[in-house]
Amino acid sequence: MGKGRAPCCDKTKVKRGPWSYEEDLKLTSFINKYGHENWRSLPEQAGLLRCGKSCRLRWINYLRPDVKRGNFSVEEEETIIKLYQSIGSKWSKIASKLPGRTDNEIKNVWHTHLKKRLSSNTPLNANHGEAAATKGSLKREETSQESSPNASMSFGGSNILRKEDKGVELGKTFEYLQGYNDFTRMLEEVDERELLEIPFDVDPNIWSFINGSESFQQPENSLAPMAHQDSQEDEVGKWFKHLESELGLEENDGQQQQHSDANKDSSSSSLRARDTPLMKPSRTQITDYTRRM
DNA sequence: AAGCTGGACAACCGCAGATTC
DNA sequence: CGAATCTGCGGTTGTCCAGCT
Repeated sequence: MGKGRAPCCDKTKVKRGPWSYEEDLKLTSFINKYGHENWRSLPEQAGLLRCGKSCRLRWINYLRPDVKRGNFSVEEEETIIKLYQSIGSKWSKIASKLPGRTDNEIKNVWHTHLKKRLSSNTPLNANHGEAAATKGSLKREETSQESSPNASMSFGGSNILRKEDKGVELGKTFEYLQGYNDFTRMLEEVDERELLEIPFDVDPNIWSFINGSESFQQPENSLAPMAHQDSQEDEVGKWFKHLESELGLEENDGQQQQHSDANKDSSSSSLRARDTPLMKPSRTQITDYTRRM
């Protein structure tokens, strides 16, 4: 072969393209449990048919709990422009000055907004008016920031809930809860700038549990008093154990293995709840989680 | 209503530097 | 010390979607 380097992975054996809900869950729960000491071996250990680099990117850009999403503030944009003018396209350096922002996101914002604005000398504070006139962009950003349906159950606003996917990924997850139509209706209501609400109850700690208890603070207005935490941990544990079972992440459990096998023929059967005695997410929790995106 | 166009952004690719053996 | 491997970075591409014709 001469110069160059071996590919990081066998591209014929790894999945590419958009991440699915289940893949996000697998990656998130694996990293929360074991960390990410070795990206190369992580996919295999986590049961993901993905390249290590792809996992890393997905985690850093979308699944990390501290990723901030939504519109860039004027201050952030000013910072980007200043830094770009002083250090150039060192996106990771720029990102390090903007907590919660990723280099990829900053790079995208630069190429889609700031570069043009700079070249046309449009003032920064014209941004939002201008953006409002910009087709598509603001709408996406608004929903992303305020109540992104994308973010609702995707651990980070991924593209996994594009319209056509609602029928697949969300359908899988929610069909048992209220009926898929109810959920899509809720998603549509998001456009009316209402907070996304999920019409079922949840253990309030489940999201922080999934994402690592250190990563998420309790929501400020959480309806879940800390005093209930202990009594709820069993339920959280059940929920999480079931999740792992469905994803094939658990160490071993005969009964659950059987259950898992029963669903194995169709990956879309995972996370069904008709046989799942799980705590379900509450409106408040989903709303808070969504707001964080 | 259907097709086209351009913006936005997630994901991929390949290189370079750092680290390990 | 050099080769192999891993990680991070920046550039680029692919896909989706809203608005326009």
